Amino acid sequence: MSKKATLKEVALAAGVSAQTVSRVVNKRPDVAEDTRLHIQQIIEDMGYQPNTHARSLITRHSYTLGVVATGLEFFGPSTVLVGLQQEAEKLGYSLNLILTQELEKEDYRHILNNFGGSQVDGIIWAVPPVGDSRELYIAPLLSDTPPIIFLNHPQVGLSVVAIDNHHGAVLATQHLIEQRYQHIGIITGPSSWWEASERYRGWKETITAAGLAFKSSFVAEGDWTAAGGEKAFLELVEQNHELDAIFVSNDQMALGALKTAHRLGKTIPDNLGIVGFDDYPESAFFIPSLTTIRQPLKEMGAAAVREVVQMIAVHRENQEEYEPKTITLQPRLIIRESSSKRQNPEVHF
Amino acid sequence: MSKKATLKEVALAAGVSAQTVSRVVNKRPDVAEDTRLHIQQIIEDMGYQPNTHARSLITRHSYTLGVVATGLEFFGPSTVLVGLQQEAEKLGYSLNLILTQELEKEDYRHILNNFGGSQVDGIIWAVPPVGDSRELYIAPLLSDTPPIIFLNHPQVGLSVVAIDNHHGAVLATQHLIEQRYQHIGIITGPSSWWEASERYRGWKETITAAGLAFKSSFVAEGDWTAAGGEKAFLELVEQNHELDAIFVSNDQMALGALKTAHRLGKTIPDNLGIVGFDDYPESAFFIPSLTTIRQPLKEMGAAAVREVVQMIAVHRENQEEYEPKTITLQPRLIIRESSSKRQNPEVHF
DNA sequence: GTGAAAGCGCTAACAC
DNA sequence: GTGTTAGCGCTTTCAC
Repeated sequence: MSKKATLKEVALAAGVSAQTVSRVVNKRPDVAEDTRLHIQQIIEDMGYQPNTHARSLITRHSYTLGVVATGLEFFGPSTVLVGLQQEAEKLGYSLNLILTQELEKEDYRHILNNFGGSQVDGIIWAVPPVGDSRELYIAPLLSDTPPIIFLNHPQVGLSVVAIDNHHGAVLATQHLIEQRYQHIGIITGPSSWWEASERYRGWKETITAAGLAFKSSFVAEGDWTAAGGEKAFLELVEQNHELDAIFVSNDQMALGALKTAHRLGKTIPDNLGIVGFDDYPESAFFIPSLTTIRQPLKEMGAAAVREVVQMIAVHRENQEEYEPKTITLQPRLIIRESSSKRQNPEVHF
Repeated sequence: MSKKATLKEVALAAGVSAQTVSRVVNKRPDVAEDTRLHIQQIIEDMGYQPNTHARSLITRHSYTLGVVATGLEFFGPSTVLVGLQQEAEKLGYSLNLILTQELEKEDYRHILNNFGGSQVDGIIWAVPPVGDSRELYIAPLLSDTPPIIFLNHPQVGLSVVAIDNHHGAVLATQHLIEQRYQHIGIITGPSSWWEASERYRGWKETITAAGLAFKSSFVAEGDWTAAGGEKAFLELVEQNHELDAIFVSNDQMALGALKTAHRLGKTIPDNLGIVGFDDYPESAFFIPSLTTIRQPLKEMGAAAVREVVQMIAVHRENQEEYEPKTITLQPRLIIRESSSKRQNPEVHF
C-alpha cells in the first residue's frame, strides 16, 4: 500500500506482460475485451497510477505548460491565470507556474533555462512588457525553446494573444464625448508599460479626432494603484480648472480619483465624468458606481492555451515552424453612474 | 541545436564518462578541478540542461509541489498563491497548479489521483472547507498520498496552517465596542464556510462577553460578494432600527454595505460603524475608508510551503509519519475612518 | 492479440 | 578521481 504500484507489478498480478497493461492504460484497441476488463480490475484494485515522468521520458511530451506571470495579487493577472488553468485542464495539460518580481534580463534567462530542464511542452508568457525589456530577452528565447505565446505583449514574428487596449481607450473616450463632456483628461499607467501607452494613444487620437483640446497638462501618470490615482488626480484638477472628465487607465486608480473628488467636493458625474478600465468586481459598488472597460481576461487565457497547444501539435508533426499568429480580443464599455450627467438628457444634436 | 543535448553527449564531447558529467552537474566534491572546469565549459557551450524527469525517475523526488486552489479571481486566494510560489521558488520547488470550481467529492478524488501520477513531492490544499465536504474527501486522502498540508482548514490529525479567524472577529468587535457602539450586528459569510462560522463565533462571544444585546435579527448572511453585502445590509437595517454598528465578514460585502448606507443617507461612521475583514488593497480608498482585519496571507502561503517541505524531508528519511502540526497566524486590526465616531472622543469610563 | 527486447536520460553502487 | 554496470517506469518496435 505504501509503495506505489508499477506497470510491471500490475502485469505480474494480472498474469500478462507489461506491454498489454500499457495498452490497456493507453486505451489501445488491440486488446481482447476479456483481457482488458481483467486488467482494468487489477489496476483499480491496486490503485495503479502511471508515472508521468517515465512516460514523458520516452514520448517526449509532458502535457505541462510553463506559465510565467506576475502581479497575481491583482485582479487582472489572476483572472487571466484562471482562464489559463481552466482551458489547460480541459485540454489535458497541467500548469507549471513561475512568478517574477522584477522584470529584468537575468531573471528571464534563468526562467527559460528552468523550463528547458523541466520539459514543458509550451510556454505562456504572461508578464507585461515594460520599457525595452522585450528587446533584452527576445534573443535568447528564439532558439531552442518550446512553442511560446505572449499575452498582451507585442512581439515581432511571434505568437501573441492581446486585448485591444487602444480600442478600449477609444470606447471610453468616445463615451465621455457622447455624454457631452468637453475637456477630457487622462490618468495613464506608467509610461514604460505597453498597455499604458496603448490606452494613452486611444485617448489622444479620440479627443483629437473629435476636435477637443489636447494639452500636455491634461495628462497625469499614475502607477496603477489607488494611491497613485489620487496623486495624479490632484495634479490634474489643480492644473486644469476647466477639466470636466477624466479617462483613468485602470479601476484602482479611478477609485483613488473618486475618493479625492469626493473629498474636494467635486460631484461625479455632474462636475466631472470618470471612466475606468478593467471592470473590477467591486467597481459596480464604488460611490458612484464606475463606468469602465471590461476586458475578456479569462477568454484571453483560454485562447492562449488553445493556441499554444495548437503550436505544440504542429511543432511535433512537421518540424517546421508554426506560423506566428496574433489574436486580438475586444474589450467592451460598461456604463454606470460615474459618467452619466444627470441634467443632460441623452439628446445628441 | 534544435535537439536538446543529453548528459551522454556532453560526456562524449568532453571525453569523459557520463558519471563524471553527472557529478559536475550535481556539484559533487569528488571531481578534479581541471575536469570540472572543462566540463562546465562544454555544458555552457552546448546549452545542456539536465532532464528533470529522468532525474526524478531515479531519485524519487520531483521538486514539485501540487497546489489545489480555488477562487483565484479574488484577492485572498491569489495573494496566498503568491506567497506559496515565492517560498517554493526559494526552496527550489516548482508548483503544479490545479483549480477547482465545484467543491464536491468526485472532483477531489480525481485531483488526488492526478497528483499521484505526476509525482508531486507534496500537496498544498488551499481549497476552503465548505459544509461537510471535508468528511467526504478526508478518507481517500489518508492513504498513499505524499505529505499534504491544509490551509485555513481544520483537519483532525493532519497538518494545517490557518489564520485565526475567530481572533480576527474578536479584534473587530472589540474595536467597535471600544468606539462605544452599542448595538452591533454582523453580516456573515455563507454559513457552510468554516471561516464564516469562525468569524461569527468571534463576534458573538465578544458582544455577549461585553454584555451587549444579542438578537438573531442582528445576524444576516451574505455570500462574500458586494451585491450580497448590499442585500444583507438592507435586511439588517430594516429589521433593527437601533443598530449602530456592523461587523462585516469581508471587505467586499462591506463595500456593498457602504454603498447602501450612502444611498439610504446613513452616515458612516457617525450613524453606523463598519468594520470589514481581509484588508483589500482598495479598502483604504473606499468612502469612507474601511476599518478592517488584515490577514497575513503571503505569510500563510510561505509557512505552508516551509512546513510541507519539512514534511517531505522527514517522510524521506524515516519512513514514519510526520507529527501533524497546526500553525496559527494572527490577523491584525487596521483602523480607518469607517469605525471612528467623530463626536466621540476616545474616553472610556 | 500478446510478448520480448531495447532504450528514453539520468543517477546509485560499486569497481578501479 | 573516474569509469562501468545496472536500472528507475514506461513505451516503441518488432516478433510471434
